[in-house]
Amino acid sequence: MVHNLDVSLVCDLPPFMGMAEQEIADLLAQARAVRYPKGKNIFSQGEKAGNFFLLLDGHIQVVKLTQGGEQVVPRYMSPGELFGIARALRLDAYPASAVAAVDCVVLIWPNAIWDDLVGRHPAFATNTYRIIGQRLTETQQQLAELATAKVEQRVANAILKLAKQTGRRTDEGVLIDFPVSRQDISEMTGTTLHTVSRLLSAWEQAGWVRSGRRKITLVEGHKIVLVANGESGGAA
Amino acid sequence: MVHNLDVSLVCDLPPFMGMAEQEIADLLAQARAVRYPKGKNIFSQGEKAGNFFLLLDGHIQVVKLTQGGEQVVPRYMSPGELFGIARALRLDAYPASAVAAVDCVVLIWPNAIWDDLVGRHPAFATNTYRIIGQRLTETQQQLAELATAKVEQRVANAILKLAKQTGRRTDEGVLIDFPVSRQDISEMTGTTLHTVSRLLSAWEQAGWVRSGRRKITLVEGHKIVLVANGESGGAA
DNA sequence: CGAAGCCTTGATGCGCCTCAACGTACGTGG
DNA sequence: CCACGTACGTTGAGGCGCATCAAGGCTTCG
Repeated sequence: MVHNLDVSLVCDLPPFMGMAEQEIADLLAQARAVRYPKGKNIFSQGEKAGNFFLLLDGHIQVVKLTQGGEQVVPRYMSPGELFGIARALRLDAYPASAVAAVDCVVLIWPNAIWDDLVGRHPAFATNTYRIIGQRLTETQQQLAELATAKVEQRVANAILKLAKQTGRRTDEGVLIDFPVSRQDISEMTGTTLHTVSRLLSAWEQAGWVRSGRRKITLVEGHKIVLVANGESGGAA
Repeated sequence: MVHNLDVSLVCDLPPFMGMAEQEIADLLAQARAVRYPKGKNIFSQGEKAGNFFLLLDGHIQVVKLTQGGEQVVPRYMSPGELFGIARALRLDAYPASAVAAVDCVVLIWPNAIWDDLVGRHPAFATNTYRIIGQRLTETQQQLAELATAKVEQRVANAILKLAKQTGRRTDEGVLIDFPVSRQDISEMTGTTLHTVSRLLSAWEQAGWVRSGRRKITLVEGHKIVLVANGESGGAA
């Protein structure tokens, strides 16, 4: 192997909890580490699923295309998460695309080793299915929210989710740690970039957020929580 | 065992494809068959997941409650489908409720046997994860649709889905084979029963459907497909 | 320095929710 | 079997939330 990946890189990540060091080392020996520049497609919806992935560093945008040709962003992923695990669900093709939101480092394994992997390591299998369960539950949650909540609430929720997932404390507040455009938010929430822009402007007026070009900082998170719960008339 | 469940009941169902007759017989020996009257909750969202289920006869409505207290119906289930398989995803509680849409007959197994079951029968494990993969993909699809399509299209799609899933040919057209109210459709599509009523009235005027109290028949399915694809200005 | 990408803000309109009232089928108990 | 209550369906009127259309400013990058 050309590379030398150390066990310490991944041994504390949720997918590998409960696995012995040697097992993890063996697994790493079969991985390829690849860097994807910002904006690059890691894999595309409909493409034959040949590999599965672990995000080591960076942030990934999951993109789903509708038959109408419009984009939806069901989620973002953070370091330590497995993705592209179509094989676990016996899917032949990836059901969505994965795009590098920033420069990313990714471990890649061929699907050929998957069945053997889960067969040999019950802990890994358990962890994987727990992850899938969480994602399914979360997706259903989002479906319900999209069906019942107003745009305001959905946008507030999306921002809160991003902040919780990747927020970094700064002196101004909690900063979402990778570039997010108004359009990105609109694709997460089923609205338009115009509406998102107006909402953020209003919240900025009210002093609840600070935002700029592809950058959002929560100043008063609790206010945004109120909006998300529909307990606020918005920033009048 | 008090009951006598024959292998022929289930051996051709997707979840059991590839399993030996004896294996299926052993599995059935551990099952309890229960009848649920129309409207009865089989299990409830948030309830500790203690069992998993197979629908033998009838139709089941999956209901998800939002924090706002509103209902959403992500899907209906038909005979032959496994449900309540939270254990497969390591979920402690059911993520949604299951309600009998009509009188139902259901097989019930305790979750205690799950791990042993999938460990011992790779074919069953594979089938199960394939099912989950399909549901996850379908849920994401619905999310994308809800985020981008107009109410018209979503309602048309919901009806088409039900018809495809449970449609029965009659002399008038394809009848959805269990009672569905306007409200049910609205909870599947994130709209109001009023809007659904108006749409169905319009389509009935146009001769594309026939509908009545909790009953919908597709007369000209291809017209509804056009609406679903947004290629129709509606029934003017 | 130009071009492209991102953000903002106004004006306009309509899709769909909301509120309201009534009609009709079902089933339950007398 | 009929009378009543309840659940379901229909249809109208009104208005608001948000998409849409339009124009312009600012930042980043080649």
